[in-house]
Amino acid sequence: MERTQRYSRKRDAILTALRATDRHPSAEWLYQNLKEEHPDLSMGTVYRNLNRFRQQGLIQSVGVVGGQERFDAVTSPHSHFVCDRCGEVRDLPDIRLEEDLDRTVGRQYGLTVCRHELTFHGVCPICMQKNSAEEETST
Amino acid sequence: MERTQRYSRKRDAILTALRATDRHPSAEWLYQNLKEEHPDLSMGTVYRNLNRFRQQGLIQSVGVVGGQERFDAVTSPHSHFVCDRCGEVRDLPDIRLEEDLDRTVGRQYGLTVCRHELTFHGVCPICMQKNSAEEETST
DNA sequence: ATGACTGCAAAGACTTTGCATCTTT
DNA sequence: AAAGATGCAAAGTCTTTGCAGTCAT
Repeated sequence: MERTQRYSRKRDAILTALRATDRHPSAEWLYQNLKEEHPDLSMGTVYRNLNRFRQQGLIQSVGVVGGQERFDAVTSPHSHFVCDRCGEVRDLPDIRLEEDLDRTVGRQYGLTVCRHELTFHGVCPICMQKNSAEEETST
Repeated sequence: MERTQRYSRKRDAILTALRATDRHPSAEWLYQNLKEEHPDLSMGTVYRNLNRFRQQGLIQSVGVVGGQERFDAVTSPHSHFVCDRCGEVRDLPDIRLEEDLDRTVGRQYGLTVCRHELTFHGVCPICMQKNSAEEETST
């Protein structure tokens, strides 16, 4: 028999929070942000539910940034930009590669390709500005 | 005054090992493989040198697979395939995107883009075979 | 009432780091 | 001899997990 899932206020809040932001949160960020409304929330619950959502295909991992795994409630294919200074992750919805690149690559190399991740790295405008501000100071 | 770097047998061995393989090793893998020839090697040294190589631009991180960071001594742009079953990482040297995609994306979104990572995910042939073997068994 | 879900805290896994010792120059 | 590099072990960070209590059905 399948283990049935019950409603849970915390789980609901976690998923809602994930869907309401485009920050690609870490477990820690979700915990801190939900703590206010759910003072007795625990990290264990956040992690347990994140893993559940992932298994259910409700969320995707965007990878590990600065040691913390980051999650995305948008599971349709799109690219990301990661600021290597502050760790911000943002969507680049319009950068998509050929529709059947996965299939092509799979055939070309004899692999079973399910998906791909395209991630750009660099410095976001905010960190860029901080940069020039510091230069001015040090002059 | 700049801190000068001295020669070190262990460091040399670590970098050589990284360059001699296409497995995109983790710290643990390097440690285990160098242990034979350098019995007194320690994980601290492996990690310290990996971080140094990265800062010097001698190696790149390929990301975290199964909780462990994986490294690549080939720093010229190329794509990767990750087997989500066994964690194998292999190079896909011929999959390259447009030369100035980074610049284009940077301009389009007002970001300073340094590089991008294109990583395919799926199942490698070996794990695929194990899969069908299990199916036969369970029949 | 049953069994799923959670909080708490302990444990796990990976990585970093302080300090005494050993190496390189 | 001076200063960098290492081994060892402790500490740090992020994540998972066991268990007893709580909550949804």
